[in-house]
Amino acid sequence: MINSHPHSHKKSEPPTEPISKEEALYLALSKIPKGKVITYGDLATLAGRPGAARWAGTMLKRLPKDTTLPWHRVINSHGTLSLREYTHRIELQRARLQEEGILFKGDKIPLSIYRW
DNA sequence: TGAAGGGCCGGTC
DNA sequence: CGACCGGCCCTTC
Repeated sequence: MINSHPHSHKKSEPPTEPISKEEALYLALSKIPKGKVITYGDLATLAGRPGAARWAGTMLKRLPKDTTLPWHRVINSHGTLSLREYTHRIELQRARLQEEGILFKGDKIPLSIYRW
């Protein structure tokens, strides 16, 4: 079996395979404690992409509807929810957050208290 | 190839 | 507070 991999001259990978940015985001997301929230910007930074808040939002939007990841704990830097009003989705987010003990002050969540 | 538009953000007024 | 702006980064025509 000589030379069975003619293209195997690719550089060997480091022992600990670096996870992709997407995986880093999912990982960070999974760590947000119940009763806490994080902003899109902070989530992006944790995923290794400072300044890519919009990207974080895009990724969250693509999560399967039945994901177990706590997508509802991600809010914008104003402390409000970014989903479209009057949709099932935003109602679900609000309900889940309240279930976790978060108290809204009007339409916003005090980041000084609940920010992770 | 490029322009438009998103689950955004920080500064400024 | 609210509105606007420039910047950010990616996806979708």
